[in-house]
Amino acid sequence: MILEPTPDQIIFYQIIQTALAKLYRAGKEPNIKKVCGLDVAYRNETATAAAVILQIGKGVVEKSIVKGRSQFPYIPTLLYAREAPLLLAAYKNLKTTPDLIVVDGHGIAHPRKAGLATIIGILLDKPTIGVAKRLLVGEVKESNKVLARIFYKSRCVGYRVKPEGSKAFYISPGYKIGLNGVKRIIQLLGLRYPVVLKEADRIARCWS
DNA sequence: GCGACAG
DNA sequence: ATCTTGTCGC
Ligand SMILES: [Mg+2]
Repeated sequence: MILEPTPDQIIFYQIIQTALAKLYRAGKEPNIKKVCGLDVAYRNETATAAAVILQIGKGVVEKSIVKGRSQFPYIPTLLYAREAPLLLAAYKNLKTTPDLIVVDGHGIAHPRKAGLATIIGILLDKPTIGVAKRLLVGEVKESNKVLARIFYKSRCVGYRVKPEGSKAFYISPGYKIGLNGVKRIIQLLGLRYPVVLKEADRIARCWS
């Protein structure tokens, strides 16, 4: 059984998160040749994490799967406490070093500016972006556009991409990537939901 | 206090 | 996230 964290534990995780948020840096635009996708699937008490490496113009070149037990429940804003440990384990099993890590979840588009993607990036000291299917906080401005900005507390924290005829998704900087970097990566993806995340999702679910 | 709320 | 069959539409 996964026991609910006590109020004290919740506060503890929030403090860690706020402290890590101060370490965020935009960094400089990386040359992206290899990208890593990170996702987790669940089946009862068992969690399955997948780390997939995609080489641009070549396809999947490596994958890592790690299984474990859910140690923490899903609590909005504290997703990192639930998923970061297993995702980090899966990533560290890889022999390939990617130029960018794409995480299923938000980056700085978070109440404490440190979503799962940001924390993964800081702990690995690697460039990351967060890609989510729904918004956690903030509002989309100029939602008529395919590429629209997300604002939270009067600050732009990322973009909503809405391809013609497809479902929208949300991208925010994780770590060592700024808003301009994210914008450039979105173009590099052809304004499409990242293939590397679809792969990570498919593989995690397949092994769960 | 009420409602919202990534995966 | 997951539980789940058929069904609507391009
Ligand atoms: Mg996922």
